[in-house]
Amino acid sequence: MKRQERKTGGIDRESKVNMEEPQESMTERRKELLRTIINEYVNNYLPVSSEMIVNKYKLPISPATVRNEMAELEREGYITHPHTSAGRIPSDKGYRYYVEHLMERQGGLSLPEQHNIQHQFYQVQLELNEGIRLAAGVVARTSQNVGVVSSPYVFDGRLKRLEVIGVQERLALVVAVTQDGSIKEQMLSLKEPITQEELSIISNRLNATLHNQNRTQIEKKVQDWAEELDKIVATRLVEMLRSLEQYRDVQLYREGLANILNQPEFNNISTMRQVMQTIETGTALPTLIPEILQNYESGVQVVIGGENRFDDMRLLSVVLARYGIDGQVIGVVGLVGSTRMEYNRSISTVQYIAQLMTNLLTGHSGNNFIGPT
Amino acid sequence: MKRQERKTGGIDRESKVNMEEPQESMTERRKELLRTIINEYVNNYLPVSSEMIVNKYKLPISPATVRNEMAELEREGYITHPHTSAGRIPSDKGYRYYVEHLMERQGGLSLPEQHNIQHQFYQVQLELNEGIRLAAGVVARTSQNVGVVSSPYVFDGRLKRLEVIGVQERLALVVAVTQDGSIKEQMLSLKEPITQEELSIISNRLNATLHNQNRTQIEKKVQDWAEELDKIVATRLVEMLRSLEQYRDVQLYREGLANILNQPEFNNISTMRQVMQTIETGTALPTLIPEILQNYESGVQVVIGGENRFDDMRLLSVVLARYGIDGQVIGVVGLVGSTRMEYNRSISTVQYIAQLMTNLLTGHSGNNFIGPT
DNA sequence: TTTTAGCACTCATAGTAATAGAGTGCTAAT
DNA sequence: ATTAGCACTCTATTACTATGAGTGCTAAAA
Repeated sequence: MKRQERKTGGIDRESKVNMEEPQESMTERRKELLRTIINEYVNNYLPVSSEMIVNKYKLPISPATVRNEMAELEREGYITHPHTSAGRIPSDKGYRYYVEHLMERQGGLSLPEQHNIQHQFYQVQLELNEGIRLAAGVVARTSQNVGVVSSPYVFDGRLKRLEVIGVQERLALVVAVTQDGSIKEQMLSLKEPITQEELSIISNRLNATLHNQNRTQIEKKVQDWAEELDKIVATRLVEMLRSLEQYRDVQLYREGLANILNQPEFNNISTMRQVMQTIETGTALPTLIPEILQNYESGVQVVIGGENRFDDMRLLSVVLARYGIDGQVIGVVGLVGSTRMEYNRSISTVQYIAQLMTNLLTGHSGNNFIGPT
Repeated sequence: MKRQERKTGGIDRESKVNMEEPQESMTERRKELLRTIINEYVNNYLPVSSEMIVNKYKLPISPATVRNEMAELEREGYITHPHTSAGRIPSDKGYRYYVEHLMERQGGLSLPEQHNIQHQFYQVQLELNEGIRLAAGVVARTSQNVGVVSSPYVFDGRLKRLEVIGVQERLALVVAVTQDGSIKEQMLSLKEPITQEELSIISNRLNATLHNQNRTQIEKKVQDWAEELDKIVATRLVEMLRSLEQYRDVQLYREGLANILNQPEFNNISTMRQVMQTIETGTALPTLIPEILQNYESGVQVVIGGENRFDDMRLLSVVLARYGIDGQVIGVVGLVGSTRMEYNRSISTVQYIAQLMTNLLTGHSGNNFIGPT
């Protein structure tokens, strides 16, 4: 009897979730709750329990209600359980939602902090490489995480030469060389068979039009041809040109590795080792940086827990931003920390420092960030 | 009864130690034993017990004898006990003795390893700063410790101006400025009172003779004057000139921080943290590097467990060597690892790489380690 | 329909105790 | 001088037992 009633209730609740609010099951109350859980957890690193949260935040609902809501949030994947009788902790999805919808966007850095950062930059006349290291150090100290800065990449992406070589009947190899000497090869599979002569003609035509043009210009022209050229070929070409810009090895400076070990979630030997290894020699960062470099529109980027792409980053989040001037000299500055970081603060910090570095590079200030060669 | 006999025996032994072999209590057998203990411990990180060592190394003596010898070595401070019923482990003094008297001096690096290292250097055309980082990385990978390299310091130590200013009756301030702009002040207390006029005369005379001379030349001249000048003043002057060369901040590159965490002796959270902190931001390395730079004669230097000077280095040893050409451009390359390291190998590695870097800097090879500015 | 009190259940954590065994130091014999 | 023998010390391991925090579910209240 009771059993039945319960089951019905359960189904009711579920059906409601699935049917009445299929895409937006996040009630205002749940959002608020999730935000509170994350704030709590970020500050205290303790699974957040229903009763505690009610008392501490004087919530106008009972622990039982909170438990129900929590159960719902868990079903949706925003929070989890370490074990049955423990409070809730945010999942990566929870953090993601927080960063995108819940977080107070501004006010990460106080004015004194901003001045402090500025001081660290302006104090010294710097040669470029030292400036980079300094920046990483500033990020590290300000955020108490690992500071990461890529050396600025002076890119001359104007096309020098493009060659299309037939490999098989419907397979061509495209080789592109840019003014700064980067080389990129890419295979292209074609819809229809094509002879080397035809390819040469295409090649010549492309060269004639695209020579000495930069990626943006080329992309525009290629778009215009899209129909004529065959859509796939066009996108692959653009892809290749883009990847050219990430081709160069970017040097990566890391500072404050020790900071991250102070986080209690790494209070365990193998985790510590794994984390250090990942940050120092892992592939995640070297993969992410070029992606950021390519991302021309966006501001600060956040990758939470490796976002399913990097296994060894499961416990780490990365906050990155570009600095420098698009098309001339750009680099990436950011930080690596625990997924349980103060995203608000991290983002503000990175944003601020990126802006500062950009100013320094463009000479907005009196400081010559890049000293005499 | 027994008690008395025992006591007498104890006194006998002690008196023997103190009287018969006051300075050289190290018998050949004890040396051999210490060497074995260290080798064992370095390899297995297990306190070395008497019985095990006898069995494993087929020693022609009994465990009891080994225990007696061990007790003696412990009394002398070369080894210790973690606790009563544990085997012996080397002390810092033990390692020191090992490094200085017991270690097989050569043969740390196999030929393939040497070639491997060379490869890593010669493969790439490098800009200076990248070369430095690379070197640190090579050390780190080869030694599985933390690689450390200071940026080479281009030093123009020729004296530009020397000023002697009277402060009190018998106290003078000496200010030296070198061609590269370094400034050094030093107080000098004088045997006899002296007036500012006299000081000015001395000052002028010194300038006339020492202007545009480098430290070595100056040192020689100052030596010649030693009697005339008053010995203390002379040595202080030389000291000051020396310290000028360490005045500049040297940039320090560290690579392979994660390596060191793989050592089992750091299998403990707070130790790990402390070690990382020490290496990343501690003062020990920045203090040691300039000292090495000044040390004109010596080859590889080993600092074991901070050698009582650096508290936070108690668990760490440093192996450093200079690279570059004296008086022109010099830097330091080396590694940081557990006190329980393979000193033999570490020393050989550092030595080899330092030599290689020197060759690259002096252009002995085709590689331009310093690329176009 | 939503909220809440009540309660059984789960599980991590801390503390206690007992045991095994590795290795020493000392004594007495060789 | 060396060694066998042995008492003694101390660590590490295991097993066991609370303890209590926090949940999920049920049934009652709003």
